[in-house]
Amino acid sequence: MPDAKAKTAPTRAAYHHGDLRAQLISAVRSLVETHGPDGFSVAEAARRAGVSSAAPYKHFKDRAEILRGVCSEAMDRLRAEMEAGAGRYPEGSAEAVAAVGLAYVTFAKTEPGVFRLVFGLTEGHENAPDLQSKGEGCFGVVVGAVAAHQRLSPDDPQVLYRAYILWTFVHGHSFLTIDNKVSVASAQIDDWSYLLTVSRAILTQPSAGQPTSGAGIG
Amino acid sequence: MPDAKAKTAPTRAAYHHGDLRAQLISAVRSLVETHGPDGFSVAEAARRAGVSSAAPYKHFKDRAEILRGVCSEAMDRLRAEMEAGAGRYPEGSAEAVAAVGLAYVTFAKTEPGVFRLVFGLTEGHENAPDLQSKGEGCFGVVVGAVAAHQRLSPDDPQVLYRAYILWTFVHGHSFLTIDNKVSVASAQIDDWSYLLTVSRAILTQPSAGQPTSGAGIG
DNA sequence: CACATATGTAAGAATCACTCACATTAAAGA
DNA sequence: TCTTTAATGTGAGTGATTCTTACATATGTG
Repeated sequence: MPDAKAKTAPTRAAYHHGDLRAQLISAVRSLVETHGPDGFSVAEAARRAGVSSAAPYKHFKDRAEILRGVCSEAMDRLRAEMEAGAGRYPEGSAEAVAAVGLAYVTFAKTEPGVFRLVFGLTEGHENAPDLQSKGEGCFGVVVGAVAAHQRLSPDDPQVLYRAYILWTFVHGHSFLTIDNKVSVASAQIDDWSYLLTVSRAILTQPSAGQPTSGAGIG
Repeated sequence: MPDAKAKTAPTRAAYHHGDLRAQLISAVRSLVETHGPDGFSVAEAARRAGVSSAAPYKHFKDRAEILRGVCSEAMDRLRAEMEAGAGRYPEGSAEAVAAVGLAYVTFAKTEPGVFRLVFGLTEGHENAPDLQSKGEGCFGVVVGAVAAHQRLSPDDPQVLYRAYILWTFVHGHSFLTIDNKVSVASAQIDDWSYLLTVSRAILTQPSAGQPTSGAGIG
């Protein structure tokens, strides 16, 4: 076996544990999912990765930095799924816009703990420019889909405004769904038809939501 | 001083500390506001109330139960402000509906930490029927305003559906606002005109959001 | 092969949630 | 009024947690 010491050997590497960083993030993700965003401990994550409780601090400065790592990884996945959703329908169609929203809601339903972590907590997110830019990237997917539908530039205020309304809407629906607040409305919502209906309404409303006297967009 | 031992003396009572329960909730509320929903400790709250670190456990079973107490108190205030908002405009007007939303958003902006606690965490909320019912009470305010506007019964599916859409919007907008995500949309949103515009759109849309073939409301 | 660097461990300090035995007070009955 | 009882608070202690420090071990480069 000439490649016994392959530098990038992914699994069961040497003694120095392959790459702990990724394994820790994975462990924390699973912990956040099962025990909630707050019910996770660095010690338990280390235990699951089979290392001492001091090892994580060689890769992360902080408990908060681990969380930020999980957020970052999750936002990458979220964006990928939003883009995949849009790509499943003709560019510029209302379906493409709704599909972006469906990806968002589906992510929230699939990984509610991580979703809450990403959008609920603000522990150490202030000083995290990469998270900020990844958030903007996700929003950019919405903007892109809306711009394609309206045949306008992504910088157009109308596009940004409608995209924001859509985002607001999808975000709120996601939260209320995973909090089981939907049942409160005694409504059984089918996500796809719901999102499609609302997307169409927002996209086609005459000069939808154009706020009075330019107060809306600065 | 004949009333030196007045039974209901609210302030600076005896040695048994007046009523610790309320004071603890207040201390926790302030801690949650300044240090975030997770950055609070029972010990610190006890310290602020001037009691030993074991005292809180005479009033609350759990750390989670303290949080639930804060949530409960906060939801009472939220509902009161939503009702006050609606009462500021003629019953049945779109302004009344928007005012309910504005109260919601204002609450989130005024007490972002508590807002996140109420709607973000799910630590021990499952087994909290009182919180559940208080949440339904808040939604009921929205439903009431919408029903008045539509001149329909609060049980009407159309009313519930529109109320849910409105709630979704306002909830999402609140979260994105306190997370500073609004700036991402390069939008400077004036809450009142935004809410009024969106409320009018949702309230007046022909058969707004009536989902295809009854899939929306069960 | 030496040596700098990355990565791990072990032990410990400080804090926290929570418990238990005990002290003090308020309220209710004899 | 005196005694009893339940409510409320304290002090000390347990086990777990985060994070630090000093030290051990592996990797790769000259």
